[in-house]
Amino acid sequence: MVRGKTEIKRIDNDVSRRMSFVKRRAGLLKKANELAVLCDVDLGVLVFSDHGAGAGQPSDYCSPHTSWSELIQRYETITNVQLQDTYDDEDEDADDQMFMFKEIVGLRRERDRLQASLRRQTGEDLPSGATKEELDTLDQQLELALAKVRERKDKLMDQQLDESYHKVTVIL
Amino acid sequence: MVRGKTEIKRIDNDVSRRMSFVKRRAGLLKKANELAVLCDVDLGVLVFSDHGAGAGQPSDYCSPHTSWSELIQRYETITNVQLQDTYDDEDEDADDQMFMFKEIVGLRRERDRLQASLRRQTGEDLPSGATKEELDTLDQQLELALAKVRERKDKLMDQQLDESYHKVTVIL
DNA sequence: TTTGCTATGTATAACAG
DNA sequence: TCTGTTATACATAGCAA
Repeated sequence: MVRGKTEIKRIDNDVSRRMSFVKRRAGLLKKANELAVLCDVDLGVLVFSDHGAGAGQPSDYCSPHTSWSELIQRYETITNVQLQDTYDDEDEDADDQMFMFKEIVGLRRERDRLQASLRRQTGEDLPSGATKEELDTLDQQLELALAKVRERKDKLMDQQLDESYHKVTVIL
Repeated sequence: MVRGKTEIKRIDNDVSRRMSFVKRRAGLLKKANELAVLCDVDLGVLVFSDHGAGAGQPSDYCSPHTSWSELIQRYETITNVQLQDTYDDEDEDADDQMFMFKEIVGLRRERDRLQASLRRQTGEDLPSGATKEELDTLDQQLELALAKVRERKDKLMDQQLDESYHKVTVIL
């Protein structure tokens, strides 16, 4: 933050504001991940790119071992505040049913989307029209995942070696 | 962050972990506010203090001019694609409601399971108690996926080379 | 436990290509 | 618009009281 303290007010310049947005959003999501992992807590971050009824995809982070739906449910339970809008018209029953119906439709779609992602991620079902860029991205993701798995395996082996070593010293 | 780089893994010491949690949570919420104000965007942060079904009140931040319910609604609207299916407004009885309710519960569970699989598959969230066998299986799956992606890339390259070749022959 | 300090690592505003 | 660099502000781990 060069040149004096950063005053916390809307950045007027469009270019600067967008640049700041991209950088700070990345920073926020990174911090969120660090907090979740270091302190072993559940949390979620949800960021929309433009504050109108915007077009852009939101970014979000959800800590390991949980999910947005779970976070929201817990929040509701604890605060006793209803976060998800329920329809509040004259005919409550019909509106409840409408809500549930939409929920089911949405959930089925999301399930399908997730299943497709999973199939793609396991190479079972690569999109036939995939471009080189898409394949490269997937390749990188898989390499990264593989590196993480192997790092974990190495740690596990080291741990076991260490245990064996201790056993040996005890025996000796 | 005195004494060497901070490795991003669970802090084992209880006292240190709680201290870090309080400090980092404050930092995260502050950053969230700065991002919302400086860049004029909508966002929310939700943090639970302990990751069990815990007792602690959650902390949250929600950007000015919006609310959690609005954020969640927008997120669902955008993420779930369109909810264009028609809703049958006939009288539905309690059995139907029960059915729908069970369907929702089941679908949410499945979604969570799929999200977890996906995170595991991308190495984002390897189960902490994973055995060597599990890790080996995952390793093999990833290798397989990588091989398929690369095979596809090779085909794509060959195809493009082939096209170039034909162009050349036509020109000649 | 909570508060405050400080050395050091990190995030990022401004700029350049 | 995106990417990389750098100087500076900011966040925070480890202590101490």
